[in-house]
Amino acid sequence: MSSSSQRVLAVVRRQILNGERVPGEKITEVGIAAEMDVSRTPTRTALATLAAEGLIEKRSGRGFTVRSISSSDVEKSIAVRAALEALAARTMAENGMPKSAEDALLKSIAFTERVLDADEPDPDYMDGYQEANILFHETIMYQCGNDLIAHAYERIAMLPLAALGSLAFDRTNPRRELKRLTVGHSQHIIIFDAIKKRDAARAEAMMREHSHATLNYADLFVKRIYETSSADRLEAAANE
Amino acid sequence: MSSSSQRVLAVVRRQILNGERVPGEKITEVGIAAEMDVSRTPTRTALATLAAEGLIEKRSGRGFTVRSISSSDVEKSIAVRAALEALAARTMAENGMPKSAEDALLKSIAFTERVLDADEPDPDYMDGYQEANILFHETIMYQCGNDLIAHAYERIAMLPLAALGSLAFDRTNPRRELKRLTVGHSQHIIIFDAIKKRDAARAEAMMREHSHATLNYADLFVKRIYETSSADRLEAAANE
DNA sequence: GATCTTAACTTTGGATACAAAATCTGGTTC
DNA sequence: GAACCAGATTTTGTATCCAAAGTTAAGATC
Repeated sequence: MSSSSQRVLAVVRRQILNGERVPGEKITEVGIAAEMDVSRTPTRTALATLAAEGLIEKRSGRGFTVRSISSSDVEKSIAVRAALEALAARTMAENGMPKSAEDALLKSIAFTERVLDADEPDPDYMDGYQEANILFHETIMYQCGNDLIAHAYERIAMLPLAALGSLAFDRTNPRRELKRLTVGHSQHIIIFDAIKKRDAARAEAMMREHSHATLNYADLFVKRIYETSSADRLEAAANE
Repeated sequence: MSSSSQRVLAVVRRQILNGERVPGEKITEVGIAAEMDVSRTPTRTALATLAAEGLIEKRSGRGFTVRSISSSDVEKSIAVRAALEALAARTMAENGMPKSAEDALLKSIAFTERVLDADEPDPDYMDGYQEANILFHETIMYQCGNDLIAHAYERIAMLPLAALGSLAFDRTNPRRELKRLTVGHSQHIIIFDAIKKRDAARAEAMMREHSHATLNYADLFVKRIYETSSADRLEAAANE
């Protein structure tokens, strides 16, 4: 879309998700506009989008405040994502798998297999694994034949861990993580197989289970967001 | 929110859903602003919202066009709604039913019962039935304990028949319709019972089935929207 | 007559100005 | 000390202006 408003949107969203803007922090059109050195017009559209995404909350007459993202919020977003992804898997199984989707899914599976077949988990491959994982989930969500599923999903997509194929690695225990990825990979294969065979019920059930697996890592993820001393920053913001 | 932009949003949305604005019709900021006698600023925000809702499509540099709503779109929206409502029912069953929700649900059930117990279906009661139906579905969606479900749902809520508790009556066959409403009512009672007893699986399955029941009426609903000679209006619009 | 170029027009994004509504702050009164 | 009132300030919504980008159409050239 536009350059300025897109830039404001991207920057402020990143700041919120990185914890640079603390939950409860006040956000106003004029404030952001001055900070980013743009006028209120693009700022307004950006803030409206952020409010629609649920990252900030409108408080009539008192600007916006950064919404706090609790571990429970993350769990909720995963529940919604799981429901929509399960529906997408079922829908694709019912409609049949398009050729382009089959190519993408096979590519994702093949790549992941290579990563996991290595004797030692190579940290360099992790990014690739993540990419392949995202490809798998996005392919099903966006090519299932019902674009409204993705449309609804996009409303919550920017919340932490709600993003398709997002993974939180526990780097303190790589061997266990490798095991976990292997299980996830096997689920991908099952899902692919079920869709290919038009087994809608199996595809749906497996995808639901697979999406829910992320749940155990909600705490880990929230910790990462707020790991830096957000309490200090909140205090500083309050004293301004 | 604001007066002007809200008015523009409401009016144009109604026009599109009523078929007064034909699919494919061109919509521009200046055009709507002049028509509604407001400036481009509130018009811009209203059109942005409509685009987010999916009722109009942005075509860069050439304004927006009214999106056509096919019978298949309606079916898709119902599938998404069913998935989200099923999740909401399950969530409420898991979390337990809040007192305010119980009151609302019982009120809806009691009212519907009165309508259906009449010997002859009274057309005047239909509005009341509709209201009670909406109350039932909205209560579960908005009080289930996961606000993100409603958040995702709102992205598709304005599509025809996707609205919670929307019903399309076939007035040519009132006796059959009465039978249908009776079945729907029995499902409400089962859903209430399942949630009350914390039977999440049953609540989810029943709600899924219940939401899908609307599917058979998708054709009927699309016909109603485009029943007037929309082809003529499209031609007229093209010739302008 | 076809194609390329250019000029006018449309459309949108952004900046600024103004007014209204709401909130905050300070002082005054009881 | 608490409550209320009024002015100052913040915040937001709308209008208008300007510029950039893209689209359309007409005319020139081959």
